[in-house]
Amino acid sequence: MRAPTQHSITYMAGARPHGGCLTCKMHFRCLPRGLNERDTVRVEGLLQTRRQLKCGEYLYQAGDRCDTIYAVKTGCLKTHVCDEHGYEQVTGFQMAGDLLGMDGIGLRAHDFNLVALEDSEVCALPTARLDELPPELETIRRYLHEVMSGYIVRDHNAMIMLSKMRAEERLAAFLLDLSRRFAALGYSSSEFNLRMSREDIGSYLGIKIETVSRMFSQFQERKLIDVKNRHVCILDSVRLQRIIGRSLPSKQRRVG
Amino acid sequence: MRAPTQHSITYMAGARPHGGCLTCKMHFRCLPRGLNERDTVRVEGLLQTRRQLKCGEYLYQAGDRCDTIYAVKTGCLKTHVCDEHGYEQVTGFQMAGDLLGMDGIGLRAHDFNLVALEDSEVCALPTARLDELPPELETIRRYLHEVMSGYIVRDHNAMIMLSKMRAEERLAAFLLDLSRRFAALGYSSSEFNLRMSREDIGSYLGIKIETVSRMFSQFQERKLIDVKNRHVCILDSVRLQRIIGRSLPSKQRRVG
DNA sequence: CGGACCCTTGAAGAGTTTCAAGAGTGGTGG
DNA sequence: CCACCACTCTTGAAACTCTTCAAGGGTCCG
Repeated sequence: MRAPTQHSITYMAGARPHGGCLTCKMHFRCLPRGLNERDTVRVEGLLQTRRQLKCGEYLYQAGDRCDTIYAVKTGCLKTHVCDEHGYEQVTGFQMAGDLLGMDGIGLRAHDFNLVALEDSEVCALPTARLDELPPELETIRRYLHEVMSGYIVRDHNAMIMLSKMRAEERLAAFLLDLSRRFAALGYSSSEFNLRMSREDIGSYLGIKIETVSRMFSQFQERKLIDVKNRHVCILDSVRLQRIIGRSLPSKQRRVG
Repeated sequence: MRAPTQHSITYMAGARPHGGCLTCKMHFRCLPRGLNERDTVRVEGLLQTRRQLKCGEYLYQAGDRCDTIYAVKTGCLKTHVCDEHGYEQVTGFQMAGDLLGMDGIGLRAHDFNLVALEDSEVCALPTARLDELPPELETIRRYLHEVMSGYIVRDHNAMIMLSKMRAEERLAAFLLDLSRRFAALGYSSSEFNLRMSREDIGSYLGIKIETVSRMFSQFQERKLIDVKNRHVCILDSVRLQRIIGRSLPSKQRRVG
C-alpha cells in the first residue's frame, strides 16, 4: 500500500525549488489566506529547498535542533513522542498542506519524532529567516501563531477522544476525520487508502491493535464501512457520525 | 479548602497596578529570563491591569474574543474544553506564574474555558499591544512562542498519560507533577492542598471520580501518601515515581 | 440542625487487554 | 514461478481494569 512518490524531482541543498509556491496546489493551506502574488514570491525566497523522504525515513527526531519549519507537499507523515518513562505514542498524522516542526520553536530542540509513512516531499523554511521578514510580511508570522494555536486546539480534541470515548467512537471519529481531511485536499471523502498501520492507528487512538482490528471488522459487519487491508470505503458516514457521543451519560454532568 | 485571597487590592480597569513586575515574586516565570530592569518596566507599561477572580468565576469562556494574554499572579485556575459532541474535559490546572489565553491567538476566539478554583489574581496583557513592541523587545514575542510550544509539549505528555497509563499511574504522575510545580514556586513539595475537586482530577486524568477516590485510598494504605480531604502529604515519592511505567510491556514495541 | 455537596466504598457489569493461534500479504531468492 | 520468511492483521477465549450503580459517611455553611 506504499504509494509511489508522485514527483521524482530532486533538488540540491540550497537550490531554489522548481515552480514555487504559486504553482503549488497546496499553497492555500501552507500560506495565509489572501497573501498577494508579490508577497508569495517573497516568502518563497525564504524557502531553503524541498526535501525528499523515503517511506520510513525520519525528517527529524526528538532532541534534534529545531531550526526549520516544514510544509508537506506530497505524501504522509506521522509524529510520535516518547516520554521519560519510555511510553511512546503517535500524536498525529500529517498530510499535504500541513505545517510541521513548530513543536520546538521555544525549546530549540524538537519534542517529537517525525517520520514518513510513504515517500513524501516537504518544503523547508529555516526559522532564522523568519526574523528577516519585513514588517509588511507580519502576516506570515501571525499566521504561524495561528497554526500553533491550531495545534493546541487539535491536541485538545485528541485529549477528549483519549479520555472520554470508547474504542468504537474513537475509530469512527478517526475515520471521519481522515475523510474530512481528504475531502479538504480535493480527494474522495468516501474512499481512500490508509497510509498508516493498525499499530499506528492503535497508538494514536489509545487502544490496542487487536481492538482496532475488531472495530474495523465490526464496522464492516454493520455495513458502515468496507475495509480491505488499508483500503477503506465509508458506506454510511451518517451512522458513523452518530456513533460518536453514544457513551455520554444522559444526565450530563458539567465539569464547570 | 478554599484558600483566601492573598491580596485584597483591587484596581480600576485601566489603572496601573501597584508595585509592578519588578516587585512581583512571579516575574521570573512570566517574563523571559534575563530581561533587564528597564525593559521589564516597559513590558509592565503594556499591562492593562490586574483582575481579581472569585472562586468559581470565569476569566473567559470558549467562544469569547481572544484579545488578552494573562499571567496568574496568585491562586489557581483550571482550563476545560467541550467538543462538538458534548464531551467535556479538564485540560489543565494553572498556578502562579503560568501564562494563559494563548489558545485563541490564531482563532481570535478562545477554544476553552478558564475558571478560578480559588480566589485568584491575574495580570492582563492585551494582545493588540504586542504589535507596539519595539524591535529590541523582540525577546518578548519570542518568549510567547516558547510558551506556546511549551503548551504543545505539555499536552503531548498529557496525551501519553491518557493513552498509555493505568489509573494508578495517572494519579501518581499527577501528584508528582503537582509536587514539582509547588516546589518550583518555592512551596513544599511534600505537603500541599489540592485546589481542585476529585471530579476535576478525574476529568483531567480521564478516569471516573470513584476510581480517583479508590486510588487515593489505595495509595494511603500503601503508605505512599497521606491524604485527608484535599490535604496531601507525599510520604514516599520514590516509590510513587516507580509506579509510573509499570504497565509497559517488557518487550517494548517501538512504534517507529 | 439540616441540607447540599463532596467524597468513599462495595458489588456487579461492561469494555478492553492479554495471550495464543492462525490467516493473509509482500518481498526475496532459489 | 513458487516456496519461504517476515510482517501485519484477524479472531477467539480468558483475565483484568475500570465503570456503573447504589448506598452511606463526612464536611461545610446557612
